[in-house]
Amino acid sequence: MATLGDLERAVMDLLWDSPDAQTANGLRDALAESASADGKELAVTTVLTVLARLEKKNLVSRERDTRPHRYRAVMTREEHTVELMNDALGTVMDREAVLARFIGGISDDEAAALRRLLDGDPADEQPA
Amino acid sequence: MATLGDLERAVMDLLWDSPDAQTANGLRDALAESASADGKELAVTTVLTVLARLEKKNLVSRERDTRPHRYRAVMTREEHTVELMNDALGTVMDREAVLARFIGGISDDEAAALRRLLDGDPADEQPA
DNA sequence: GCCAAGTTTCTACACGCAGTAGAAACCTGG
DNA sequence: CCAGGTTTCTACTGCGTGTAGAAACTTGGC
Repeated sequence: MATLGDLERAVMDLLWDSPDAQTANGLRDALAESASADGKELAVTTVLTVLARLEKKNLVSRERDTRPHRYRAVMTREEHTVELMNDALGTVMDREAVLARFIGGISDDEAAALRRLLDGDPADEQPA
Repeated sequence: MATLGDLERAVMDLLWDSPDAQTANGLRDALAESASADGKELAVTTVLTVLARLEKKNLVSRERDTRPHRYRAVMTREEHTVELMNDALGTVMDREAVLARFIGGISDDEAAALRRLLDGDPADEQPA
């Protein structure tokens, strides 16, 4: 229930980077200008298809009452990433063993940030 | 470069749970007895095919000099899980924001373990 | 009220990956 | 040197994704 295709991923990246909801046409234009797509314009139906699939995967929601429907990401990129990490963790019984290795591979800065976060620094508190 | 199919996953689980290398026939028998497979015996060629695919994905290695080739997991389950977590993290620029949300979702016990690990408790040290 | 133009849905095809396995090629002990 | 186990080759099915045309649907303007 995780992996995204290249186009699905590109669309999610656009939605994650934009604060407000987007139309299929707007996304198609943005995709055309985005890197690694040298001006290649996709058909808008293509974008609509992947949006429908992303909606089915509960990654995007759409406003059906406005005439060009508008799409937005259901979660933030960070929330989604955390979900992927927890999916990976969910497959293993000894979670702490994994965490041990995981923190062994992060940078000193990140380790410091983690310490702050674990000690409940209110400056890092995230809204639910 | 990540997702495993159901059978691939089942084979990896067997290899991860076994300290020594396994043959295709041994794995086929183990798969037949494993839960969720009510006695259904797979053809050994099927097992060999997925082993070849897992080898190509660098998840298993095989000893080619023994006559029934023997297969073993390249990484531990924990190492593999960490790799998946890092793959997820690799797609995002604000890693710390993800970590912040991530630690917000773990249990108190795990948070305590993390604190110990971050403080370099030698009892938790893992070999490279 | 009706239609053209934009919008959305349906349907479809190609392609790559995973499950599955038969046929063929390949060893090696007896 | 060959039968039996082992491995490789080849292949098919089904599913997810990229891609888009055809058809159905809406609605602002006449």
